[in-house]
Amino acid sequence: MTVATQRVADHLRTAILGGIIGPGERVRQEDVAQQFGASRLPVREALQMLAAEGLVEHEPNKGARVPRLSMHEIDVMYRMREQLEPLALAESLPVLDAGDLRRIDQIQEEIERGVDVETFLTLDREFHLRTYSACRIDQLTTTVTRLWNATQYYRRAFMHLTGPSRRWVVNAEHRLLIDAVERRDEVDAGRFLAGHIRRTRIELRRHPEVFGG
Amino acid sequence: MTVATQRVADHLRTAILGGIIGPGERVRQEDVAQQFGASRLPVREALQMLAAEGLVEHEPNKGARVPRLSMHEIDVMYRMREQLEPLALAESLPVLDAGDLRRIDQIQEEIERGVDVETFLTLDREFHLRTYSACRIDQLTTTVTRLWNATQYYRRAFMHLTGPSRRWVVNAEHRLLIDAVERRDEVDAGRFLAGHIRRTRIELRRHPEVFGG
DNA sequence: GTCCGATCTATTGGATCCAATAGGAGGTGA
DNA sequence: TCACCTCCTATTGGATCCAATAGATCGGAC
Repeated sequence: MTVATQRVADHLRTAILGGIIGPGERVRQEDVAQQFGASRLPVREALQMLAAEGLVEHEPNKGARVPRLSMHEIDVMYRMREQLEPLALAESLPVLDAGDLRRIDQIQEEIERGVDVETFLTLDREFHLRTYSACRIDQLTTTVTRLWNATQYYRRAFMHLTGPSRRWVVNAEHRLLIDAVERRDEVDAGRFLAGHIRRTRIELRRHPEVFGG
Repeated sequence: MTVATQRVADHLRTAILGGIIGPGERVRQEDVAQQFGASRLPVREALQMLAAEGLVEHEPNKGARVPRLSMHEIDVMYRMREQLEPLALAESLPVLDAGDLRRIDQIQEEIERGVDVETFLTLDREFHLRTYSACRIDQLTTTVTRLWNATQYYRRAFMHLTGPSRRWVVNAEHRLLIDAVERRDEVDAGRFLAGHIRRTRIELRRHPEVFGG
């Protein structure tokens, strides 16, 4: 697999996260293969990887398609994040170095400058994942990343729908989180983080239209 | 992929969970392929699936091997279980039917009959996973199952080491859990469950020799 | 004697080809 | 006109073959 498979998987993942391939859409092996000038084999293996990540569903002899998720599924995934991300943060927090902290602060400054939805999504993701970056437990970081990926589409839809009116809440939460992180206070940090995720989950529940189509 | 890949993956998974292929051991594609009278292709795809589950590690051009996990990694995975399994139970609990409850009770009765280590491992696993069986959130059940699988080898080593002396604690915990489940009390059930997992984690930490070789 | 390099072999990665399955189009019967 | 059956095509699954990489072994030079 390795290099070719990885390239294809990265490309498809980016396309799905970017909303270029949306829920319900099918992914044909041949199309992707031609697009890469490669054979179908690495594409098949890449699709398997994505299936394992929950980014596509694979039905035998029918191919892969991006799954449509219900509000309840997203809700539970957010609750999983509430449970797991404080753990990842606690693992990471003691070993985050000065460069990480500086970068985290930079990202937040840029968010506060008032960016558009797509940029916000990218920065917000980088912000949080960066706080976990020193966590060396593979199963944990992998699971957390998968949860981010699988919910990305609906987070985008939600953001486009609600606009930046509540952005100040995010900023306040991020600032509290950063402060706790810099103090290496994992209890505080975990609490702010869980609250941050929970609030987002609750707000998402108020917009069932995100899951309508 | 489908049928052949699935068969190979199931077989390899069973072999790894059963301890037939242990940590550090390499898995050669050709060997497995011959063993199945199939080509290497489904084996490759099966190995990818297992890699996604964390049951093997895959290094480019070097092949797959079962990873050796440190005590700290196992400890964190147990903490992940403490966080996630109460969630899975809460999802499952309201919709568990009478047949499930009966089966859960049967399993516990058999455990109490005093079985050997291998049987205990199998029954204990079936016991817990059965309580989650009505949870329909794929990401959650998948993640929980993966955590069980990835830690199985060390659970076995621990059990063989300590013998059945503390089996009565497990039985008491299981009984309390069953009672809460039958009352559909998700708070109680979640608490007993988290405690059950936590106690096992703590006891595991007392036996670093499990991770020595 | 030891260290470095080259070749050789075992094993994996990727491409092409063939088989099998699913879904649809078209035709035929009632 | 509608239902059902058959055939056809598009697409995926699997096998075989070839290329590339890593590790080992052997040889040579210092």
